[in-house]
Amino acid sequence: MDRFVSTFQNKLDAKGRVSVPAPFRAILERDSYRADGVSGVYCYPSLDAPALDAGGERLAQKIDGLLGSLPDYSDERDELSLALYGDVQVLTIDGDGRIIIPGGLRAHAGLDAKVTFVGLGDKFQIWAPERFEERRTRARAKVHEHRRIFAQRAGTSNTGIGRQAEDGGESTGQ
Amino acid sequence: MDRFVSTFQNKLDAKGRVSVPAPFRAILERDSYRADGVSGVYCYPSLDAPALDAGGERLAQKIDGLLGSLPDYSDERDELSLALYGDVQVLTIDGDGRIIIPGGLRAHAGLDAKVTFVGLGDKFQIWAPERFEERRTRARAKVHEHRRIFAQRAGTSNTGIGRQAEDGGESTGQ
DNA sequence: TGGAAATCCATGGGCTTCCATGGAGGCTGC
DNA sequence: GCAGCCTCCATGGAAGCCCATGGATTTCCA
Repeated sequence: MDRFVSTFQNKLDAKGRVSVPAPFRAILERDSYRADGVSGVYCYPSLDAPALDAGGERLAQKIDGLLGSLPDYSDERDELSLALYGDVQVLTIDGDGRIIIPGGLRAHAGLDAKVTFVGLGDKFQIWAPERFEERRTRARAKVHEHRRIFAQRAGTSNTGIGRQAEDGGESTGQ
Repeated sequence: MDRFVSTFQNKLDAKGRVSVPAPFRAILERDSYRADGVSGVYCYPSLDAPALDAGGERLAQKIDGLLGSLPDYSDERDELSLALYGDVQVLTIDGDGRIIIPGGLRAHAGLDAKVTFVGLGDKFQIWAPERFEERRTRARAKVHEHRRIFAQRAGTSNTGIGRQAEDGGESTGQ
């Protein structure tokens, strides 16, 4: 299973375009239900962060799954779909691998000249670089805290999870 | 599977015409049983909201299925079919991608100069913008409320919905 | 092993197409 | 003959498409 990993920083140009990092693009192409090669990105405001959540078909199916647990045409389902699907935008990736981030989404994430793409496995997020750094710092502290728990559960095995990853690998950025 | 997603706001002109958002139109065209390219929109008053429900063939079939599941000649079925079929209109999309919303439906939704189209996956709704904003706010609150439940149903998966996204974790990089 | 060539990728800019919107007729039925 | 409806046309702005560039990395060959 393909995973979105690593972080990248790209520029948002005057027209609101950004290059989707090539590795992410490759995953999205494979994860599109369309045969025509034109792949789309499902993108919506994160519920609890000043960032955007994004992903391919797999992500959309997860939303379907959540709503699918509610009866068809119930009031409740309509209401939740309205919030979940209503805020989603399908961004098309152009021939050069770029997407246009619409104003509303840009505002939610506070995006300016540069944006940070962060892989989260099933999906990825789009952040304003400063805000991301701040959040990342916090997340690392949390990871540190959880290490002990992981270590206990994992017994002697060493997955490298629960440690500060030294690799740094990938992540080029630029 | 095609989904109606995202929201759009278009103008209702003096003749009662509105452009159906292009992405919705594309789905409807694919979802039409007619070969002639002229696609229709099934449209009826929402049962629980001052809005209109709309969709293509797939939606019509779902309604049939829903009614079919109720016992023949039951009060419930009679009432429901009356409520649903009674007010259904098949709106034709003209050459420029517009529909005309008949007076009755317009009244139900309180439509004026502008209308909001919101995708709900299987179908979409048509709202008066002010009412829509109000409902959307409520719906978002409800999503937050439901996150814990979603998290359970969705298992370990991470859509960002249903968890406190403290993630950002891993993803190494620099 | 070093250097040259080829490739990939992010970025910028110009141009064309699409889309929402407004308005002008023409057909039809009352 | 008039009102409502449908078709056709015009337009401005936004979105999408194509091409060019330059830097960085990888490949390949001597």
